[in-house]
Order: sequence, then C-alpha cells, then structure tokens
Amino acid sequence: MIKEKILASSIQAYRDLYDQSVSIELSGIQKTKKDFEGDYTLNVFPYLKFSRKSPEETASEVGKYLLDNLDEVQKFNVIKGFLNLVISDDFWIGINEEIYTIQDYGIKKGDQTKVSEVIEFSSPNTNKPLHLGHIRNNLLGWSISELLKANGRIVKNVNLVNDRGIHICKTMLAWQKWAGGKTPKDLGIKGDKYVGDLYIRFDKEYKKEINEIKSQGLEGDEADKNSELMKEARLMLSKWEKNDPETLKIWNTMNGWVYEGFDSTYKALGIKFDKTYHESETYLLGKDLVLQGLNKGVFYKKDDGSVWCDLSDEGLDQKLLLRPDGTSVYMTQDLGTAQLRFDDYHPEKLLYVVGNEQNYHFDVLKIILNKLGKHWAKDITHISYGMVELPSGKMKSREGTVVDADDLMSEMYEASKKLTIELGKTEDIDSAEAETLFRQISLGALKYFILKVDPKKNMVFNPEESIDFNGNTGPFIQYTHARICSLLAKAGKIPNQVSKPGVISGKERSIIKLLNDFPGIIDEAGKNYSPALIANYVYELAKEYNQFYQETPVLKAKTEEQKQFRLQLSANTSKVIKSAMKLLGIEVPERM
RNA sequence: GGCCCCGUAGUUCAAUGGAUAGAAUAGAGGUUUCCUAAACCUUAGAUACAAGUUCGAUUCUUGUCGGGGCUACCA
Repeated sequence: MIKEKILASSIQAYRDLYDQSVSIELSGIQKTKKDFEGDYTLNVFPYLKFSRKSPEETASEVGKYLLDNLDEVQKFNVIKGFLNLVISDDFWIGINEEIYTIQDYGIKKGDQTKVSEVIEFSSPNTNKPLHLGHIRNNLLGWSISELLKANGRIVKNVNLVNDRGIHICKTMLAWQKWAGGKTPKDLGIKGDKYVGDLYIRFDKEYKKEINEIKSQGLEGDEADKNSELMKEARLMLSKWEKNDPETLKIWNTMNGWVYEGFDSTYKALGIKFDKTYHESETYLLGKDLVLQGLNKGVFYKKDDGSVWCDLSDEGLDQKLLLRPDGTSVYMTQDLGTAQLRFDDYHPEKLLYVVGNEQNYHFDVLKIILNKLGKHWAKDITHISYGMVELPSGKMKSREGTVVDADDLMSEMYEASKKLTIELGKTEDIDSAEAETLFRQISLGALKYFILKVDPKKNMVFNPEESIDFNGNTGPFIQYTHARICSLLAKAGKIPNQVSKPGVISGKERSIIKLLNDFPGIIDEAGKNYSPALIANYVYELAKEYNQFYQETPVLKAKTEEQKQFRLQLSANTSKVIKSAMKLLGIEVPERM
C-alpha cells in the first residue's frame, strides 16, 4: 500500500514539477539496499529526459515534493540518481499494530462460488514407487494449490494415475511367472515396492532373453518381435482391453497393492487430493475424441490403420494418436483426461504440474484440443518444473540410483531424531510430542530444501549433504517460530492497543517492513506459481528476527512501551512465519 | 541434424535492466552469570568466454564453449 502511494505520488510529482505525464511502466520502486539510509528507493534515470536536469537535481526535487506531499515520508537522501526515502517511525509502528489485529493477515478472500483452478500433480505410474522426482512434483503441486487458495481462489487438487498399458502388463506377467502367488503381506513389504520389484524383474528376464535372441543373429526390432515375454505381455494387454475377467482380477489386485503403498507415502508427505483420475477410465474417452476428430477431418489415417495429427502448420511434426492395432498412446489418454476433467469442474484454468521434459507434449496437447474445437484449450497451463538431479547426474531406475521417497523420508526422520536428542531438546517432553517433533523437523527440512529453489530450474539433491538442519533450512525457520512461542508464553496476554514507544530500532523497522511485504509476496508467488518466493521471504524474515532477538531484550526491555511493542512485533512475526510455512505445506512446532 | 532450457563463491541456492552481485554451507576466528547456541558476530571467496543494445547488463540480442531435455507408435 505504502509503495503504491509513493509511486502514485512520484508520478504526480513529475506532472507538477515538469509538466510531463510519465507512464507508470517506467516507474520502479524498490526497497532500499541495506548499505544506504532509507526504506524505499525511487530511480530517476528514466525521467531525466522529462526533467532535463541532472540525476541529482531531479531526485532532489522529486524528493522534496514527496516530503511535502506525503505524511509518511520523513526525510530523503539522494545518491547519484537514486532517491532514498525514509518513512517515519510512527507509520511503521502503526503498521505493526494493524497487522496484530488482523486474523488471517495476508490471506485473501475471493469468489467462493466457482471452481477457479483444477491442478493436477503427482501423476504416478503403478509400476514404480514414488521417488525424489515425485516428491518435488507433489510438494510443488500442493504448495501452489495452497498459494492459489491464499489468493482467494477455489482450487481442486487432482491426481492422475497411469494404471494401464504395456508396462503394467509386464509386472502382472512377472507376478504370474516368478512370484509364486506371494502377496506383499506374505513378504511384509509395501505393495508399491513389491510391484516395482516385479517390474525390474521383468526387465531383467527380458534383457536376458533379448541377448540370447541377438546371439542368434537378430537385431533391434526383430529381436523384440521374437521375444516370448513381450509376446505374452502384448497378449495380456489385448486381453485386458477385452475385459478378460482373469486378467482384470490380477490387474485389480496388484493395483490395489500399489494404491495402498501410495496412500501411505502421500500420508507421510502430508498430501491429499480432491479426486483421483485413472487412465483406465479416460483412455476410451480419448479414443472417442480421436475418432470424432477423424470424422471431422482434423486427423488422418495411414494405410496401416494408425491415426495421426498433422502439426506442420504449427511448425511441428506428425503426432501419432492411435496405433495400427487401435490401442491408445499417452496423448490419446491425456485428451480424454482433459475432457473429463473439464466436464467435471468447468474451471477457469486447468493446471498441470509436470516436469519440463514434457513441454513438447503439452504444446501438442493444447494444439490438438484446439483443433478439436475445445474453447477451453487455451485455459490449460503447464506448470513446468525442472528435474531433480543427483551429484552423479540424472536418477536412473535401471542403474538403481533412484532415491526412494519413503526411504528418504525415513532417513531424514532418523537424522532429525538423532540431532534433536543430542541437543537435549527431548528432555522436557513426552514421547508422543517428541515423535511429532522429529516428523515435523524432518519434513520441514526436506520440503523447504526442495521448495526454496525456483521451480523452473533444475536442482541438485545430494542425499549426503542435503539433510541439514542449520542455516538456510526449514528447521531454522521452525526454530525461530518456537523461540517466539516460548517468549509469548512467558509474556502472557498482550493488549491490542499498546502504548507506543515513539522510536524504533533499525532491526525492528526492517522486520515490520518485511511483515508489511507479506500480502504482496503471496500475490506475486501465486501469479508466478512459485513457492520459492514464499520460502525465500520467510527465511529472510526469520533471519532478521533472529538478529533482533540476539541484540534486543524483549521481556526485559527498559520500558513497558518497548516491551509491549516488541511482544507485538514478535507475535506478528510468528504469525506470518506460521502462515507462510503453511503455504509451503510445512508445520511449525511451538517448542523445539 | 532440428527445437527448447540452463552455465553466479569449493558446494547448494538468491538477485521486476539499477547502487559496492546477496545468503547458506564447507574453511578461518569469536559470542552463553542475560527471553531456546538448530542461534548470533567477524573473515575470505563467484556472474563460462567474446562482441552488441543501454546513462546503466548476472538479467536483453548475437556468436563461441560447456551441461541437460525433447524430437512420429514410453509415460
């Protein structure tokens, strides 16, 4: 608010001083850098051609104007073309008091009658347990959803499970052949892990077979065609598509194991969905859409019976939509899924949190839906995020370098437990609270580590070093919150109206400034689908508070005014930390 | 080959075209009769390279080098 006010007044200044109407686009207002005196800084360089004066002169004249016209501006200084404005202590004290009285500070209320966004994330395959890549996806999806809600939107979280296709048949076949009828319960392992192992087993046996065939002189596709295992898998797929009861029974049973495993991982991560779609339920609809398109002449059929979309008008290639045998591919299914989802919710926007390796897929998806005459194709937004890499490079399931989601969470749990006990933090609490604490801290560390990085960028995760609880980490922020809670508990009740201290310190001022930024940060993070902005903000706030805490007595402040003011400031800080962390899907403990 | 993304301290991350490029961690040194030392303070260290646009470029353009992704029947 204050920023907008300064900006508007500066525009007016150019108007009044130089008789020039300047566009708001040129105007920039930024927080003053730490090394200079001031709260906000205006840059006059873009306006020199209007003022026809030197940068220093222009800045001084505008500064004088603002000083005369805005009560909040107490003084200013000019360095080169930078106009640094100092806002009065009274103003900041007022802001602090105001924030204290607002319950859901920074959270907007919007139109609550219409679904504005449907956001898809997670999107697992039923033949692989969730891994580190899924974790980034899930955390981003969840947090972006929370961000949009905080901006007053109605958001539905949906999952899309890839539960059909040749790869699923491979695991079913592996189970039939080599599992001896064993269930996950028999073996005491999670269902998703069990099925994942079967998939790997199939791959091994298949490679063995292929090598034998190749040693007889066949190559590439020929070898694949002669593989008995692949033949059986394809046969199974076609049986599945024909609703063969025996095949469906195995399919249902094995998928059931996987879902049980997924549920437990989601629960551990704190992720929930409003609805889960399955490709087995959407691929037929996708086929229908493709056939409709074929009838309309939007698509074409090749001699072998396969159906294609010509994208050369858009500068792209041909895209396969149905195989010669009529079975569907990923794109076919996704067309169906999109249609179903639109029919279910009629949202303003359809969001997809999917890795950037699929940028091309989503470009094509939108174009094809458009060709089919779906007016809502333009409302599809692919929230494309970067890959998680290990120090050794990309994770590869075949090389066994995939970091399993459950394993990672339990390693972090053990690490946080060990450290917490070492630090003697568990001495005064019972075991239930201790366990909650270990969980909160370990998840706080993991989630913050991943979310603080700009979603668009690839990131490196080093399992050895990334499990950290000091510095720019989730636990650091959680700790700051716990410290404040402890302080507030000792202080007792704080009145809403406190007597004002008159003068505030630099640290106090910069904390209030940060608190004042919170609503704007929520807005920006929502617009950019970027939880990283929240993460970096809340870290900055916690760091600033810790410095304040170190150098400033609160309960033992010299005057009662100071004490009450600082308590309010502390309460506001903990409120914003808690709220910001919730947007990241991170809980904050009251003691740690 | 074609298209797209990315190169910032040893490492992991920041920086609407603006001031002396910020943090954290690892390194070196320090802080506890005082509200939680998972904290705080001090110190050293980086824009891959070369041109261009601009009053001003880590940011925009082009080229070189390096890394990653996609590219007609995996999802």
